[in-house]
Amino acid sequence: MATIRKSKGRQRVEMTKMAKESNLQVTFSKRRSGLFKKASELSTLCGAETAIIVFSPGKKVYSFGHPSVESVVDRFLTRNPLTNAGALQLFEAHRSVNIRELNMQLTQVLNELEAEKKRSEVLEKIKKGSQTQCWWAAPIEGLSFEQLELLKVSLEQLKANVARQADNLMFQAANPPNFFSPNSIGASIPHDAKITGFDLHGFNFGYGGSLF
Amino acid sequence: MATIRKSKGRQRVEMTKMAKESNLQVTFSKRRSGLFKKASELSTLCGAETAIIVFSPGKKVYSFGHPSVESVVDRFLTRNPLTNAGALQLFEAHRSVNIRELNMQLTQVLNELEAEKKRSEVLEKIKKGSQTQCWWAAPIEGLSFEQLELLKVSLEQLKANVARQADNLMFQAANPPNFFSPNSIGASIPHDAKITGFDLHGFNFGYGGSLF
DNA sequence: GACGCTATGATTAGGGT
DNA sequence: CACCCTAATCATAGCGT
Repeated sequence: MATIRKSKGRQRVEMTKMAKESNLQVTFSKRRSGLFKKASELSTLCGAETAIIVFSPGKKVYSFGHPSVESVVDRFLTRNPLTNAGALQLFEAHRSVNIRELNMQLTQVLNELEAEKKRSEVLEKIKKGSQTQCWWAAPIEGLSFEQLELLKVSLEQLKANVARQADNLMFQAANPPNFFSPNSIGASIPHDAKITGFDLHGFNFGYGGSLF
Repeated sequence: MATIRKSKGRQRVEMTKMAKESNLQVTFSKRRSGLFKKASELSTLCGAETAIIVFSPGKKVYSFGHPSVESVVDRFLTRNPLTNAGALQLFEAHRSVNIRELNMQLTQVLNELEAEKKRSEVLEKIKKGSQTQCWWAAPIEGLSFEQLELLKVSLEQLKANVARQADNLMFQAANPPNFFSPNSIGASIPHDAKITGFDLHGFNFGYGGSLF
């Protein structure tokens, strides 16, 4: 009876290369996502330009970049943003604009959500004022649910369209029309890798000094 | 006695660019450290090769790399043959990951929206009390839906607008277009990084100048 | 492998020194 | 800028589905 522990919750993990390949795979995936998310947040919160490249123990490469991996890396390698990598940069710039568009749409939806929440709060006050019956007694539940379903379907279509749009734009980018200014998020996943394991705790790198 | 609140503890923060410059600096520093630590853990736990480059709003650059930023970046660039076929592959990679990101965000928003909708629904019924089916009195749902519908239509137009060019590009894809110059970063990379840093147990932390 | 779940460890915002 | 402290929020290990 008492043996059915649903979950032991998060367990402490040794800071050494994981033994079980299965766990390693899952952990890699999860932590990579977390890392990218953190990077994304750093970029948005602080307006920083960030690029991350990760070679998985397997063979794949994953990357994150804001506004794009290439632009940040290029800037890192050489302070001259417009050299032979010009074509790629232009491509990235163009792509970024389109993705920015998508992000704007997303922001719009987010605003929608927020407005919805505010309205909910208003309704909540009304609720406290009247305090009538509960939701279980609602006869119009089916109708409202249909509404909800409709909305859901609509949004799913939206999502699909976003995907297709981005897809098309990828190809469109290959046919250089005109370009705009960049600003967004990018990522990729090409080739193979091989690595070694190392250990590092309490890193103390030399940033923060007034060297310049 | 109870007058001295030691700390309000961690507060939730809006995911938009921070307003206060002072807070932004502190947050940037803290989160950058956290990001690098996460990266080092990912490398250690999963034996992955990782590189991170971050440009602060003040244009200063910070970097992390295992085994080194340069090696990882170098591999990233060389492993991304910018040939015609390679370019297409790049497009595909970028597309899939970007769309994945967008889908993740959209899904999250969708879930929130849906939850909020249900909540509104319940509250509305309570508000109505004995009122019969009258979702016309719900400006919340209607308005939101219309706006979202508008959003969808907008994207569909965008998609259609691009579809034509997509067809053309499909044709070009079948017939090697050669939109990147052969002398580009395909074979050799302008590898002249001016940022150097520590190398600690295989992890490399780079930094650049004073903050901001 | 993607997704969901839960308990719990890890991170960090805000403030102080 | 560094570190310390506290109280929250966030991330995620381990399991199911």
